[in-house]
Amino acid sequence: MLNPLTAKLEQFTRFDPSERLRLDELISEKTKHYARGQHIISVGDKIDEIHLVLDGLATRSKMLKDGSRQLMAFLVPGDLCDLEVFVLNAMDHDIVALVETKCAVISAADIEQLLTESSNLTRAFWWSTMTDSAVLREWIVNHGSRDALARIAHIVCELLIRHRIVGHTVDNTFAFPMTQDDLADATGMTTIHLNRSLKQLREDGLLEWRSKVMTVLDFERLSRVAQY
Amino acid sequence: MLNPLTAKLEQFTRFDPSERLRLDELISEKTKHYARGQHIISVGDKIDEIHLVLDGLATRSKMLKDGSRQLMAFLVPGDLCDLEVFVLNAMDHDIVALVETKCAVISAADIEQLLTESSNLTRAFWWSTMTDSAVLREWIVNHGSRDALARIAHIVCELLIRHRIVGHTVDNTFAFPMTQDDLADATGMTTIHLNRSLKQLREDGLLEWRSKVMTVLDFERLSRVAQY
DNA sequence: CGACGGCTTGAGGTAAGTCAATCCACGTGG
DNA sequence: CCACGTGGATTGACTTACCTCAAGCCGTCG
Repeated sequence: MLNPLTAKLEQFTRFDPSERLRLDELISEKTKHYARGQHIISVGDKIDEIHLVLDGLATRSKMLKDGSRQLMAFLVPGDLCDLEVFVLNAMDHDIVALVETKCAVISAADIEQLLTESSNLTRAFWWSTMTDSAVLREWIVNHGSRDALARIAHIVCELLIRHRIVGHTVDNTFAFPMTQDDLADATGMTTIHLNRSLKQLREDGLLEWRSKVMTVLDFERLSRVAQY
Repeated sequence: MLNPLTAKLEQFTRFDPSERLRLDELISEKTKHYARGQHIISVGDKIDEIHLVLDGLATRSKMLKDGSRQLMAFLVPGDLCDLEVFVLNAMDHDIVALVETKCAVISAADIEQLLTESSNLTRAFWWSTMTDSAVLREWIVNHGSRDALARIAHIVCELLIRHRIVGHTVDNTFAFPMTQDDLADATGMTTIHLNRSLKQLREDGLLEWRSKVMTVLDFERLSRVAQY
């Protein structure tokens, strides 16, 4: 069983045993637990450690002055939270645990070391940030051009695939532990409208979401609704 | 007068004369002109050259099956179009010239060379992709949490600042050569609604947009409307 | 048991979309 | 120099997706 970071990066490249070992060491050195709602990183933080989600679910989010909140990404096992602190002065958004979440904490020095010693790994990290950008662009399309049903369907499809990549699915069932409020803030709609739209997806036999577990009943049709 | 790439990257770091020279060479070797509407890069393209906007205006965009179009970013002078081709197999979106646009074309090999010879430049490029991601996140907030007036105001503020950085503003006036259709596709609303909202911003004395030139009349208030 | 957080439903309001004209600036050809 | 065509901007009338306010429900935990 691969660790989630290796599983994710091996989508892009193949590592030799020494590199795998290196990655395993890196993420097992120090871990940290966050309670639901706890900030892993806050706006303005200047940090010299990198966080990697090992277990649980976190989100990149921004609070607006009017009190509303917008989620901009979900962080699932295998995702790096804050590679940007290498080059940016301070964090421009929050990273918050949506459920009990376990992170590996890696010192910036260790990452730097790793990047200088293996260009293969450097490439893999670069690839990772590029795919993150691709997901951000997809969210823009989602919010700008799709209606409520499609937006929800799209996020469900995205998370299904991302969980599958790191081996966290059984058939089309996977952990979906966020609240409807969280999902509403992610899709940019009210909880109420989200709830009604979810009901429709349920009644159409596309998915099932009970006790923090999501089951995609008909991926074919769901992805069509999502224009995935 | 700095070239726009150097001007942009020097926001983050300072280059020594040899590095500046290197950048100047890089972008003057080969240039290419694109007509309005022409694709600089298309979905699925696998290329081994990097494009840098020198003059004009381009956009990252996706066409959806239903014929609608979503813009995901604007590319102004100094912006790299396609660093991702280094690590991604193929482009997942189009890059289209919105007006007559001039690009520098740099071979991937030259970039690789540059990156190995200067870690300062490597950092600067990395910083550039990170700030691009930050803008993408801001667009998500824009589309998810702000109404029409705020979305428009926000994009105007963003482009004002970005033009200012590369020295392409006079007071608060800068080139804004896109059509209302383009801006509507960027903000995720209909041209009609965009038009009416623009009218309101105009009548409120916040901006003026005539013959492809934008003037921000009251940045203070405009940025307040935009929650910038 | 009561309190609480999260989910669900109803009724009514509003921002934004649709469809359809009209207008205006411009470039082109007769 | 005018007639015309074209693409973009503007406006009107009507529809709709989504929001707001408000209440009720349901499971869980102290």
